[in-house]
Amino acid sequence: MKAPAELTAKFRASGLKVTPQRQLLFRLMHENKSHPTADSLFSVASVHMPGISLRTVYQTLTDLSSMGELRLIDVGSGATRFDPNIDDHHHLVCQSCGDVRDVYVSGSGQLDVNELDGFSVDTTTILFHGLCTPCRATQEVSSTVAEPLVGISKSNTSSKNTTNPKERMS
Amino acid sequence: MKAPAELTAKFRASGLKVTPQRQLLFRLMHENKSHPTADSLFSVASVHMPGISLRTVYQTLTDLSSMGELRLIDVGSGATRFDPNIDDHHHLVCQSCGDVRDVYVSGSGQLDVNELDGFSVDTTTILFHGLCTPCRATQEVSSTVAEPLVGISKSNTSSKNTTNPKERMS
DNA sequence: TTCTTTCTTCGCAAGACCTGCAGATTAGCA
DNA sequence: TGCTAATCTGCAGGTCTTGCGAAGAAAGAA
Repeated sequence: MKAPAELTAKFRASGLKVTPQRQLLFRLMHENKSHPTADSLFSVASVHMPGISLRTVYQTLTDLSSMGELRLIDVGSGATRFDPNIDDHHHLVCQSCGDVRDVYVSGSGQLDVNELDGFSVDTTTILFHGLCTPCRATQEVSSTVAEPLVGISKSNTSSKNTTNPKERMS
Repeated sequence: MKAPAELTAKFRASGLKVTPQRQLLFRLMHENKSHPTADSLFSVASVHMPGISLRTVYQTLTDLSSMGELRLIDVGSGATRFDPNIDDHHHLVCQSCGDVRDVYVSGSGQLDVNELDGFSVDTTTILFHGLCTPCRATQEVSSTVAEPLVGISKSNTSSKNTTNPKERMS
């Protein structure tokens, strides 16, 4: 996404007003690599501007995405994440900590798809689910303690929520 | 997913009971190509068995997915969809009607990913967003009526909900 | 600078989706 | 048949997101 100054100009040019709340959010999102949710961005914004509303955060993020300055990503963790990187890229999702990282994939536009018959593809989204380096290290340690393999258990619902949703921002 | 009779045996072998509700859901999901949500499956199930609970539908679908008989798919439309096809495949998602179709992609396992450094990939999910044939035909007709290109409008939030969520089952 | 118009913000309510819980019910084994 | 553990149902509650309206503020005009 563009720099705050450029976004200010773009908003004004579009007939939108530039408020202190929006300027703060422009700054917090610009070059943010953490793929925050609206709520985690709200937490950070609240530190800088106590009293800012979650509603305003949603509104501004939505505006930015309609302007093409932000990409909405849904990694299946429940809440939508917002990505200021609008390049053609995809995501790595850690199944343990929920962390999301950008990744560039060569040739994703020329994937060999069978039976498209008639369907016209506009965008392709690729999610790589796995384990990030820190979580893999943790799992290797705990696996030496040999957790028993359980069968089907009623309470073992594969929840959408990750064990340890990392919601910190840079 | 397996046929109802096989699922019955598998459930019993796992210490789970086979109730009429479950048998109905086994039948409705077996070879179901529509990627239903819990709620749409519940609607159909209610016709066959009035009084069945949405809670039971969720429970059974969750059980089936923990047994590996069903795949949970999240196409970003809000509700989780359930797919009895557990082959290695991906999905086409119509941005207009919300329809989801299975698609087989060659070589998706060997995508050329840069900067993986340390991240270990477990599963890859590919979503192709675009327009299905019927919706494309509709759009081509309506585009001759020349809808004006609007700028950024406040109410033009890119909602997760599709215009016409098709929730019918076969 | 002041005025005026229009857009924004905020707070709350509500909607969609999903899960936890508890009492009543039932499958399935002995 | 009788028993026990699993299941079903209904509801309450949690999370995420959006709609709405009153109060407030940005930005151009006078």
